Amino acid sequence: MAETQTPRRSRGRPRTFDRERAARTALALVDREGLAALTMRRLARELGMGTMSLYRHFRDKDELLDAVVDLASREGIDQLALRGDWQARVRTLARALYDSLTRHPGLVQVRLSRPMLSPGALRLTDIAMQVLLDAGFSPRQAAHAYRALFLYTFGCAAFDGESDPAARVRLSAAALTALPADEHPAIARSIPALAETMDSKRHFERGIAMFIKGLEAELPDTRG
Amino acid sequence: MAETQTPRRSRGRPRTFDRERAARTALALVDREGLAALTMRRLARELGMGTMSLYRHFRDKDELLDAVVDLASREGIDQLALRGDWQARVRTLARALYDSLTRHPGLVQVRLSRPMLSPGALRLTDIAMQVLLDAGFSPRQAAHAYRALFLYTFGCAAFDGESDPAARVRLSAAALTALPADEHPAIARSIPALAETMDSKRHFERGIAMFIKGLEAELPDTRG
DNA sequence: ACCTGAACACCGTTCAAGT
DNA sequence: ACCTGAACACCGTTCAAGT
Repeated sequence: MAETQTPRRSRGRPRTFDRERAARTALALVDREGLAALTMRRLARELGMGTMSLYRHFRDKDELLDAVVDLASREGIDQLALRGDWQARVRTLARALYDSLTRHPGLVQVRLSRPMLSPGALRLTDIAMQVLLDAGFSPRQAAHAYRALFLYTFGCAAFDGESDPAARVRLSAAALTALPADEHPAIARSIPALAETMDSKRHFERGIAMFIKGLEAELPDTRG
Repeated sequence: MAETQTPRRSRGRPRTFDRERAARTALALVDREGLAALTMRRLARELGMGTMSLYRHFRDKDELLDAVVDLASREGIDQLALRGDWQARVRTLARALYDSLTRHPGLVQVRLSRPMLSPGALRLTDIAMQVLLDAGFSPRQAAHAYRALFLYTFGCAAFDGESDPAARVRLSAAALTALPADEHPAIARSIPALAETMDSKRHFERGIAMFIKGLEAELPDTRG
């Protein structure tokens, strides 16, 4: 929306600037029309340059995706306001990660195929590790706890998708009801409950609560 | 490997047979050369038919992927031998799901974008729900527990990828060490522990143990 | 030096022509 | 009826030609 401001430093490498702009435009495109819409040709057109000009800033499409993922990973992390006991902080962190992942549904699968080693992702890692270490967990406990939280949250976000939760619950209930009951006796007894778990955000809240309960049990001495 | 046996019933719809063979060939192709190698053209060539002949069996590529996912979801579920207390059974189930997901690494991201409503996936759901209901959990508790286990396992499998775990641990340690320590103090104190969590299978075992501990706490009366 | 159009080797799928 | 090649509208990327 704002006019493109030319970078101040005319010498050195203005690369960062163009990469940033490209990544931002790409992210907006993915949000607007889905991951499939993000092609080198389309993005170049969006940026008002020839397709091949993109290759001056990114070695290939994969490197572009890296930049987009890193941009999305940084978002909303800096504004994180952590308060309360460690349980409340973990909850806030988990929600922030979940929100960050579902804010760009088209990007979840791309993020899933990349290790969490980009600068943006590591900001969150550091904050989470700080919370857990301060709570009294050992580095090993904290690392595994964070990893578990991270992976579970990704799983939730991945299946969250772009569809309306209520519609998904309804659809699941219908599919489960249509099942031959004698071949799936345990499902038959639990159809409403199973369908409810397809509302990812609600399930996520429950899962986080259970996760924190598990963490509390692992802490040697609960606060005095 | 075996000679293609012509289906017995010559009337009705032999469709199932050809779909099954196509799905099996497609799955083998994905295992051998990755998801990107699975194209309609390539698969048709592999099956010795014209590209367009595939469209007689599958409306489009998405329907083909559905069939492949369902095939992969059924695998190894029927041979599941569950014994011991519910904790042991949950552990066995979780490992079976993890193994089934990592047996076809190229397929994880496809599976992640689909609800777990295919017949193959629902077999596992029913078995898991049976175990949890028998353990004394309510349908709602069981449903959320299974969903959490399912999503966490997916997360683990997704980040597992195709690379050697040891290499991933080494690479992560290097990346974390290269970080400016003053900007990431909590990470700096935990580098070996964090790197270790990149060995997904080992982390998974720990995560499952913690998950079961959490479940035990939720059960109203422990046995006895 | 910097930028980029044409070209290459692919896609999924439509549509009309083969048998 | 059943099958499928040609064609269309796309891809990512190489390479050589523009300035």
